Amino acid sequence: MRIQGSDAPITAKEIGRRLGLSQPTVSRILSGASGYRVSPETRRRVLDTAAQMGYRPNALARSLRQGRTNIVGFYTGYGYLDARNPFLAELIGGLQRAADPRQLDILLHGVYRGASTDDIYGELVDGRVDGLFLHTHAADPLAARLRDSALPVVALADAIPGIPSIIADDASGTRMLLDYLWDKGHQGIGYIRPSQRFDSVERRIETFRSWTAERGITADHSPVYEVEFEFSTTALEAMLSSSNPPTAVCCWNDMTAFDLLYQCRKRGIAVPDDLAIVGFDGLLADPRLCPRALVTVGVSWTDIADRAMDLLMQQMRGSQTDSNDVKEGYSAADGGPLLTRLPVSLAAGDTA
Amino acid sequence: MRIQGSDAPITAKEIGRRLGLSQPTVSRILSGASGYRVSPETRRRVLDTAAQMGYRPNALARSLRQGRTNIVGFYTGYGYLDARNPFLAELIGGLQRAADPRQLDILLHGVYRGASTDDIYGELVDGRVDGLFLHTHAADPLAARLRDSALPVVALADAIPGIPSIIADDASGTRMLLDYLWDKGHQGIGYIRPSQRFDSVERRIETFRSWTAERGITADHSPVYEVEFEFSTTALEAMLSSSNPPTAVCCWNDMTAFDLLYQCRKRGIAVPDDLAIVGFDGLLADPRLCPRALVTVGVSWTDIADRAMDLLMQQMRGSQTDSNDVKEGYSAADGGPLLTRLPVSLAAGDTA
DNA sequence: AAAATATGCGCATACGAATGCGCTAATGCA
DNA sequence: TGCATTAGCGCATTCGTATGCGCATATTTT
Repeated sequence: MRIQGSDAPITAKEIGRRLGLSQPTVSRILSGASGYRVSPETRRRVLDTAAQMGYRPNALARSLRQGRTNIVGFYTGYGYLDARNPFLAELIGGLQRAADPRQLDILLHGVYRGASTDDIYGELVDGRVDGLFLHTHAADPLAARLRDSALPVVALADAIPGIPSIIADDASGTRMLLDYLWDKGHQGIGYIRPSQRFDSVERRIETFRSWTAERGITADHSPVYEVEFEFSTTALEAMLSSSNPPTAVCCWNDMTAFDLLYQCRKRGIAVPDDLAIVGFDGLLADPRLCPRALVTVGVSWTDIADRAMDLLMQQMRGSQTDSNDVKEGYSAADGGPLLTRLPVSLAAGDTA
Repeated sequence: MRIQGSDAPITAKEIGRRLGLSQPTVSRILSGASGYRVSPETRRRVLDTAAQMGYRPNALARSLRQGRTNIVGFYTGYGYLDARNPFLAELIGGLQRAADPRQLDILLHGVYRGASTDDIYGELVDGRVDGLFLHTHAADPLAARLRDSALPVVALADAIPGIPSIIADDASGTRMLLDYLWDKGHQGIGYIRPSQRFDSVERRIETFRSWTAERGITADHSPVYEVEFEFSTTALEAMLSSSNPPTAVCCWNDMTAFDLLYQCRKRGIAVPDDLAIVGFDGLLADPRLCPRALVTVGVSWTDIADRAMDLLMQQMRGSQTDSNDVKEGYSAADGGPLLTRLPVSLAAGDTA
């Protein structure tokens, strides 16, 4: 940021010094302030000099003054996940796509391993971002902190009470999958859930129980297996050692389903002939990426990101004028829903 | 950032005002400035008040003053790519993992569609990031601009002359793949390349030609097909309409190979029996993600990101003390190489 | 008791851009 | 000639934190 023959950084002040003008005058010309009168001659000189010196306004100074950075943050409470996880890749990628036309950049906050909730909170609200996309579970203490903060926040993928949230329609999605299996003739259908109590999981399980109850399927024919996050092994072993295993299994998400597909492959269990498997999320749905015997439901990630970005920008605009009662003003005045359930659609792998 | 019963933002100045202290004193106590003497009583009052008011130092102000943001940027010149692309997902995810222990956050710069090189350049060097990871091709005019800037830059995946670059070892990787096919008995091996002149592609093609020449394979038995970026259709059609098609084909990258695998699946071409396919990059190598008949070589993305982060931090430290001649000082004094070729290893899909 | 140290803070300023207000000189109008 | 207007620009301050320097008061030394 320095030019040849001079040690001075290229600032508006420096340009002014060279031209015998004040920094404010230079700033007004370069920032294109409206309603500001300046002689064409001066304007030209400033613009020329700025171009020649390669002047770039310092974004930090500008943001500090204007209280706006044009950056939105993304934080995930699942510290072990990054963009290499297909789910997070969809989330982040969708946000990238949505951010671009809105002239926003995205700050990927670190997971700050070992940091306290307090410290993490501090990193999130320290002024670097105008708003935040939050990907965590409702029980995360951080969520409560953020809900009470003035920072505009939108929760993604898992709903957080009090924070505008965008999630997939768990109930209808689960029903679509179960109906699909039912139509294929399956009578015994298992469900694989994680040990964690995620909101979305609870809703899916609940739907699973209602659905089986409606059809008079006994608990014996609709076992629920609890696994560690995205690993299916214990569930598969339980099924194999059962005297009356289900012919189909519904995984709470695609990553678990992928793991189950892999385990089946290794053990020579044909999918879907020996065991039908359905997932949830619509990951790796691009048929070019891989052949799969997986049926899943998914939202349009582009839609999710777009809606989330809109929601966040509404809040950001709100907090521009009035930094208090943002949430109230937002949900009352604009009638913005705190919980948006996006419709899902069925997607089948090309060997399913 | 405001507290109940008061309109004042929570700043060091405000804390000082309440306690009858000056802002600098508060700042020194809260930032833990070393070698600063203050009475235990005052220190306690400041810390208590700060905690009670929920004080968070403003990162913009701090960065403006210190000339450091602890943020590194990522920019891709391939505007149509985002984290949903498996290649970019690996890149970004790897950087996330590498950034965390170094206490850095990552700014995903937008692709700024329709913006001029000049404008994009401005967004990158406006002070928001301490350093930049650049993912683009050598001919990108932006690369030249950045090379001449004072901003620490590390190029990823494609080498850029004059900028420290970290890439996979194209030559040895290509040889590994070709040797693999050779060992399988293939005599006619095709190569699919994109129409773009990427550095990495040129090196791979060059290796392909040397390798075939060494074995006396005629051009007839080692055809090169040119396709649009990551689409393989035209290549496959050319092969099918050939009177003497190769029995194996080497794709310049995995995404193209995935597309080719898909096309083969659709047309009932068995892989690898009818046609053997190898790729490059080692994408989706997690066997759980999908069954594939693909052999590929790949680098450890964790290693790439780690090395890249180290290289960038060296430059960042350099530009702290001396913002001129950073590149020279860096490569001469530290002996840091401008081009790092990371070794690759073979990875086969579980149906290959 | 005078001088030499500590101790504990405040003052002033920097970082770089943005912005309300005010000042000067030129022009317009009567 | 006299006053009002307007064009064209500078002054001062703001945003919030960091930091070199210096100034009082308190404590120890001679």
